[in-house]
Amino acid sequence: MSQVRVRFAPSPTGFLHIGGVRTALFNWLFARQQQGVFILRIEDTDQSRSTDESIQAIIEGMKWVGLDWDEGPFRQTERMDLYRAHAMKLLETGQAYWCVCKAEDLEARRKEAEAKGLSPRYDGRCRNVKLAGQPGDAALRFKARQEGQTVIEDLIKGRVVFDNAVVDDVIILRSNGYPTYNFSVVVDDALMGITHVVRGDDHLTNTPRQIPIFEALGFAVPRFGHLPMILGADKTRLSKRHGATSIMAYKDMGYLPDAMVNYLVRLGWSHGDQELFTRQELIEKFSWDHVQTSAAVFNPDKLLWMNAEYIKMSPPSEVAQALAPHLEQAGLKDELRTVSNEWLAQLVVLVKERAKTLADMVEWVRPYFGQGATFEVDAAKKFLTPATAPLLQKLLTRFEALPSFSKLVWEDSFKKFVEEEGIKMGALAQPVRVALTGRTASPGLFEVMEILGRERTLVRLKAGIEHAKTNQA
RNA sequence: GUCCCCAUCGUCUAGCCUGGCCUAGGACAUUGCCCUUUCAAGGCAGUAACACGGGUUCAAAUCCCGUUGGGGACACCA
Repeated sequence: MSQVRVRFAPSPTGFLHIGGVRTALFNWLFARQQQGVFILRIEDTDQSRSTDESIQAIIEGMKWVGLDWDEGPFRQTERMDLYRAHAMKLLETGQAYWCVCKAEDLEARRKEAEAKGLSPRYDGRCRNVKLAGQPGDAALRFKARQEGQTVIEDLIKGRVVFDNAVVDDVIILRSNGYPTYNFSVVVDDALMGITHVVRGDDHLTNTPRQIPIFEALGFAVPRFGHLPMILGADKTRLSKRHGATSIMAYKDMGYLPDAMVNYLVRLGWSHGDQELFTRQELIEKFSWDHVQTSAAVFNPDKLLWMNAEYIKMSPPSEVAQALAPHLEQAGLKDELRTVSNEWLAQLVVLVKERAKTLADMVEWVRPYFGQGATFEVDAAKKFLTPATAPLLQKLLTRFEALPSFSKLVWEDSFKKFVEEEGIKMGALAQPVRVALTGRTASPGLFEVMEILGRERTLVRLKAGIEHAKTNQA
C-alpha cells in the first residue's frame, strides 16, 4: 500500500480549540505510526470570517502541543486557480451547471419547504435550464447523481449508507468566484494525495456530497474516518459556556502539553485499562478500532488529575522550565534572575506532589523566594504567639551552634529538642513552619530548610521570634 | 421535519466483532479508614452502570428488530 498521507484542515475563524487539537492528534498519531505524512492546511475560503491572527493561533497551538507537520501550512486562498480550473472541468463535462437563484430566494424557498415538512434542500430549479456562458452573478452547482446510494466504509463508524436522493446539488463556486468548502476540500484532498480523511463527526453528512465530486473529477476516493464529538457536561457540543475551549487557555492555566495530549487521546480512544501513555507508546499502540463511536463528555476534573500526574512524573528541570514564565507573570521576575536552574528544579521536587497545575505551583513556590517570609495573618496569629517565642528561641540557639546545614543533622537535632522539652512534634513544627514559610501548610520542614539554606533559615526563624514576642493573642 | 450517527457506574472507558470466563473490570470524582510535623501525595476499602421492550439461543452487556433518549447535518460557513 502507498504511503499514508493525512491532514488537519482547520478554518482560521478563531482560536484553536480542544476538539480541533484532538482531531489533529489522531491524524498525527496515525501518520507517525505509519511513517506517513501529516499535512497542515488552512481552510480560509470564507473571506469574511478568516483572519491572520487565527492562523497564527493555530500554528502556535499546534506547536505548543507538539504536533509537528511535514507539509504546509497551505492556505486555500493561495490555491484559487486550482479550484476554478477543476470547477470548469466539471462544467465542461456537464457535471456542473450555473445557478442564478438568488440567495434570498433560496432562503425563502427553504423556509417554505421546511414549513411544509419537507427537506429544506435545493429544489433543482436551474438544473436543467442549460444557461449558456457564465451569467453575471451565477454560482456553479455540482450536478449530483440522484439514483443509487453512496456507501462509506468508515474507519471508525463502519459502513454508513446514504441514499443519493437525499443529497442535493451543492454550490461549488460562489457567485464571487470563491470555491465553497465542499469543493475545495475535495480538490485539495485529491491533489495533496490524502489517503485518509479523518475529521469530526459533524462532517459525516458532508461525505456523501464529497465522494461523488472525487469521482466526477476522476480522482481516487480516500478512506474516511469520523471522530465522535466532544461534549460539555450538559451533553451539548463543547463551547465557551462550558469553560475554556482554547488550547492556549490551558497553557495559561498551567497545564503541561503532554498531559493535554494524554487526556485528549483518552477521550475517545482506549488501550485496555491503561491511562497514562508516553508519546512513543501512543504512536505504537494507536489503532482505529479502539476509537470510540459515541461522543464523549469533556471532564475537567480528570484533566486536572492527569496534569498532576504529569507534574509528578516529568523531569523536574523540564517542569521548572515550564514554570518560569508563570513565575514571571506572577511578579517574580527579579527573584527568578537570582536563582539557578538547579535550585528551581529542586524547588519543583519539593512541591510537585502538591500542585495540580503550574499556576498552583506558583503559589506553592512563592514563599521560597526572597530573604524573608510573609506571614499569613491567621497563621501567625495562631502559631507565632508569645508563648511559643521562648521555644523558638531555644531552637534557634541550637541551630546557630551547628556551623553548616545538613538535613539529617538538623532534623536529628530538632527531634531531640522536641523529646527533651517533652512536647509534641506538632507543637514546635507548626510555629517553625509559619516562621519559615509564613503559612500553615508546606512541604516537609527539613526539606524547606534545605531549600532555604542555613542563613535564610536562621534569618526567618529570628523574624518569626520577633513577630511572636509582639503578637497580641 | 428529513437524513445520518450514537446508547455500560455522575464522567472517561474495558468487555461487544469471534454469545458462556461478567456475582460487569479499570480510571476520574465522591465517601470512609490508614500513614502523618502541616498540606499534599500514597495505601486500603466502599457507593455506583449493561436505556427500555420484544425476539434468537441451553445461554445475551455481547446477535436481530422496535421504542425511547441524546448528538450531528440539512447555507453562495467550514
